[in-house]
Amino acid sequence: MDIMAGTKRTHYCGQLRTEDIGKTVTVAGWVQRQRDLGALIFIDLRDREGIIQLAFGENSPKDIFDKAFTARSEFVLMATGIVRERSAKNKDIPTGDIEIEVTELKVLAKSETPPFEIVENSHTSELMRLKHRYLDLRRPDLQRNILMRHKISKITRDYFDENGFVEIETPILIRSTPEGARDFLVPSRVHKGSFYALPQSPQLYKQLSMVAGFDRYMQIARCFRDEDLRADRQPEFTQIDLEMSFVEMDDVLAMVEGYIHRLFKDALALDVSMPFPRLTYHEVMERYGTDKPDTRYAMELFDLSEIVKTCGFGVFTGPIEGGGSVRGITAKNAVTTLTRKEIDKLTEFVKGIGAKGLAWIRMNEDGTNTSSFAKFMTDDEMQAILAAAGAEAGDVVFIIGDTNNNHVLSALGALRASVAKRLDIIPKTAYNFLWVVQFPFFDWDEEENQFVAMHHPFTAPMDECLEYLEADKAKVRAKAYDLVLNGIELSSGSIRITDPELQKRMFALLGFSDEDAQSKFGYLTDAFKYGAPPHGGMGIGLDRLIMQMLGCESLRDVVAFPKVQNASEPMTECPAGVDEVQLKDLGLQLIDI
RNA sequence: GGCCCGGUAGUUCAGCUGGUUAGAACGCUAGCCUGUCACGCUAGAGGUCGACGGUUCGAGUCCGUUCCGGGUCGCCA
Repeated sequence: MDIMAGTKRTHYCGQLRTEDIGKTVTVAGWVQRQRDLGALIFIDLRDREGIIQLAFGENSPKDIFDKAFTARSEFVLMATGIVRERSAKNKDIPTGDIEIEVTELKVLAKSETPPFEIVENSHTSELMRLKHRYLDLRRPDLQRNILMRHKISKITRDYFDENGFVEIETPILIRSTPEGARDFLVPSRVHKGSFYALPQSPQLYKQLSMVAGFDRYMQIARCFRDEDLRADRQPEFTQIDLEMSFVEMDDVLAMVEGYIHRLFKDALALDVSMPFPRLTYHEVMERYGTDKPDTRYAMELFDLSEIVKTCGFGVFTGPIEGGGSVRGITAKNAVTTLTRKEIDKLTEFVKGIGAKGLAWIRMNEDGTNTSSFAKFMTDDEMQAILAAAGAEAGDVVFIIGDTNNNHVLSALGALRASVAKRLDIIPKTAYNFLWVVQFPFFDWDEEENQFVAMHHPFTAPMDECLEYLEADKAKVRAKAYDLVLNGIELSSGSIRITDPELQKRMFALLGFSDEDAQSKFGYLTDAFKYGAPPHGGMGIGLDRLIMQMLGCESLRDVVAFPKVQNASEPMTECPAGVDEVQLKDLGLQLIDI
């Protein structure tokens, strides 16, 4: 093995160009591939910027040539030589017109044969890749993702700095708040039997920063939730956390729109059109059946309740009499894709998410149609349904009814997304942002049998709802807003309650006793006694944002060292047990579970 | 916690209604090769078929249990 011994790298491999021809350069990197042609050897040397070809031939000193001969994949080399034009050019790579005629070669590290090839678009299983994440991260696509992530963070800090935001680091060891997701707990050695929690978000600290007078706060904050994983959910994730004083909702939205515009411009050279559409919660639920609609395609919901309420079909009239609704969606030009067999699958799918069943009409190309329920309908009723559905030859209409209107909407919303995927009608390159505003303040919790805060208990109700807070909880709307991108909830925020009296009322409505509220959130409500500026903010899911910007399928492609589905990390094999001494120090004892 | 899919060579996969010695490609090793760039040619090595148990004359294949991975529902204020 050689040592650097004072040799300095002069260029990144991937940055050399024809302008560098004739220069003596020193590069360093990993062997992508060695091609031995007998009297000629080529080595593709890779660093984070790309690949350069090293050439060894009849002019090479023998010891250099011999070293090149023994070089294998992923050896770490440092090569000095003269950049020259290639006699045979490679149009496929940016450095394809040049190569380095190597005059000095150091093998800085050898490598065992890697368990998988370091190439773009690896087909290797994710588990294998994650066990050797340091190799996986060498692959050009992940290098690009992580470098882009850095760039996005940089733009983010720049933008908010330019707009007067102060980055404040809030604590990672905090008090457990029993609201929302499960906390990760950290036992205290000094206070045996007591625990810190890892923050689910810096919510309370950022609000206290407003009380403290910093006026505008931001943080690229790590957050933790001990819940099950998904492709777009990790137990630790990063949030661009914001809070602004002396603002109303419009001010926060405008600031975030400006940020998104700047980010897409600087990182992707894309002009995102502003302002983003604003839809009320009620409207998106009625039109898309979800509070995070993907508006890159239409297929909007329609309401058939008026049309079918007097028909003779109990599956439709029953839900309406029970106070629910009958609604549908129309899948355009879907009749060939959505065969009876496919529709059966979709029926199972909606049943799996709580629908009683799925009624359908297939509009054949010849103008006839087949349907699961035509025999229960008069021709006039059928025509009225088709008219309401806007159905034409080639379309497939789906209808769901339920006594619970929310079940109808959410089932159709999920069906809409599933059908769009099957029909492959989602434009890949579009970025459809929209705001969802006027969320309900309260959400009925069927398990707890009581109203809970849909956002969180510090969210301010809309001014016009103050008069009936107690009288009609279901009607109360919040100064809360979500930013949705292509069907993904990117960001969520609100204007906060700063009036201690109002906060007291809200706690009472949420079923907290004074003592409860004081013990859980006393430090916040106490702070508000000493002059809290009106304030509001947002938390933007950085991982999901990057995932969207890079078109990745999984969060794991934009997180350097992610966890797998069972919340473990295959490389370090964490979580792991600890020894008795550590437990004893903490005053902990494990029990059989 | 539920449901669905998967686990065979270093890697990615094939392996039919159970039937001789479990295959391919890439990778790896060695030799040859003066312009390759997914170099080419020749030869070779490499497998407890995730694990355990069962059915059977016989199991990669069937059954049960379990472990691991992916997706999803619940969950995620």
